[in-house]
Amino acid sequence: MKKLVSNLLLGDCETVLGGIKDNSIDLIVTSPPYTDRRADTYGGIKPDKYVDWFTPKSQEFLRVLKPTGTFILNIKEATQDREKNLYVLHLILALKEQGWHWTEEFIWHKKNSFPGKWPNRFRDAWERLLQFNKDPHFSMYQDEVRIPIGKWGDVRLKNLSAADKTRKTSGVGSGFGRKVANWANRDLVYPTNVLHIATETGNKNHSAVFPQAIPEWFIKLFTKEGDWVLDPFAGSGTTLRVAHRLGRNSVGVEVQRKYHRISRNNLKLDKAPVVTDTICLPIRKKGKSKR
Amino acid sequence: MKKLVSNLLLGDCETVLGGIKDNSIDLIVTSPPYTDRRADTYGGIKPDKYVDWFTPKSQEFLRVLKPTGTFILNIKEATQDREKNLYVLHLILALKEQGWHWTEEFIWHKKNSFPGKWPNRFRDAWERLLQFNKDPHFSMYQDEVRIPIGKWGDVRLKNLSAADKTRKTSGVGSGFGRKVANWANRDLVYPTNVLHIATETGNKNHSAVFPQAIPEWFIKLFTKEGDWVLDPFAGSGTTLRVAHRLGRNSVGVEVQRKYHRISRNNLKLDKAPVVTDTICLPIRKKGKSKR
DNA sequence: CTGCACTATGAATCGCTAA
DNA sequence: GTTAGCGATTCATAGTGCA
Repeated sequence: MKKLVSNLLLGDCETVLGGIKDNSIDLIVTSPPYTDRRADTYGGIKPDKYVDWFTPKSQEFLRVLKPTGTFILNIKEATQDREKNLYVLHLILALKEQGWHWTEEFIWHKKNSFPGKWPNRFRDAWERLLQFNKDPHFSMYQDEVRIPIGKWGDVRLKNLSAADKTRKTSGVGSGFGRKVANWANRDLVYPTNVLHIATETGNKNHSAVFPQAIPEWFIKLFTKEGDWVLDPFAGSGTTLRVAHRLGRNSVGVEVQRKYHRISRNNLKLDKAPVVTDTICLPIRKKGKSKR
Repeated sequence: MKKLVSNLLLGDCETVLGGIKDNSIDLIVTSPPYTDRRADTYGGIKPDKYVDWFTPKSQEFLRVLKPTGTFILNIKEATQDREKNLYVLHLILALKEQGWHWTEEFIWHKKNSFPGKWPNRFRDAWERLLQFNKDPHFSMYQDEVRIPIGKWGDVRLKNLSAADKTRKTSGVGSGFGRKVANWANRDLVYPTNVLHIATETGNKNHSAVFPQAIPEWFIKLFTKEGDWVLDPFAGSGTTLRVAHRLGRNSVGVEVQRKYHRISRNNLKLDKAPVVTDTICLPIRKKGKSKR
């Protein structure tokens, strides 16, 4: 097995990614700073400036991503003056304009979102996981994320009725037919586009934690071992750590020195090679260990 | 208790609603035809025409809705050429332009989503439930939709959707209230903005049914007894039936004679007063029983 | 009336083929 | 070149019938 590389770069991804060759990344998975909310830790981009702030960066993402690659963007609009901001909608339209294909919107349902309410709304228990591609024909390894079948399956596969053994055609004219026998004796099935993942609580290192399960799911789904994963807003390095654990090479970019240092320390604990303050082409087979 | 009214009008809501006074409706909850789909039963509006088709209608919704009222729109963009259509995003922007406030987006997680797997995507298991308001200070009765603490993710939808589906032997309408009474001694908590509700299978009357649990949840949340509920795309009349069962007045508009007739028959079974082919001001205290 | 077994079907999507 | 039609694929839930 080839040696894995975890590159961690300090700086703004808009400029730092300039050192990476075209078409070299298999998956970009990231959770950028949203507007205002975390003004204390990040700059806090104003909603009406968000698209202008983001698109030069996504232009670089488009350049470094392989044609078969995927870009996953975790984002949710903030509420301001009791109303939802529109910048995420404008961002999707701008990315489409930039040449991205909007192929899917996964929902991250935050399972352990605890009950609570405000005068005019309930607890927010979901976020968007937007999928963009350079080309509608991208790589996808669906078998890697299969889940156990529902309990109903136990009964079904024992007693297959006559109707289950023959293919039947739907009456609504959709051309849909079914043959239950096809999935008898199956214990794993394909998931849906709703991800039920709990938030990880108690992380004090970074203000907006991405639970490990999110990058893990997408890394398994869209890359194979040895592929390259990029997180241009690396934060405390969750994506890089998961990538390394799953046998993928990775590049992280973080603009804040504090989080960059935390990520570097975490990666050292994981015994992942770290290249900091150095632009390292991900297509190179080995990363330098310079600090 | 005052006599309840269920008005069912035949025609295009864009014109039919002209007979309703300004600021007279407390809640609009509806699921309009999406683009292209169901072209055999509905017209099938082309994606690039959708906003132009919808906004004259929503202009009327804006007029008839009370300042404290709410508009809930169930919609989802289709996939075309391996990519998501943008018309829902354009529609949200157009409604904002029209003067609506976009206050929330609930997610309807369809527990039993349509089966299937494709080379580039999984099953689609969610739809949007967009909330719009005339004024950010709207009426909301949050206590009415509280759920028992604990396994709320599963139990809630079970009980909500079971409301009218207990065997015919049980009295219609008593199901949910009785269950709430049973929970009285337990701790009730507020739900989140993710609704876990199964689609209702086996409905042969309409190709795209709204499960009863959806209008039920919003009617309880945004109206009180005696208030007025409007469904401008009434379909087989699910919203009206639920409104009547919960003690709310309602107005439904349906453009297709076939579904209009089905709704009327259903409402007669419920012993709800029905006014068809007649414009009836919802602020009137009684509806005529003319056919 | 309850419980269990079995049946029916749902706002789906992709890719190929025929026209 | 463009579009319309059709086959293939697939999971979970509610309703019905019967013991």
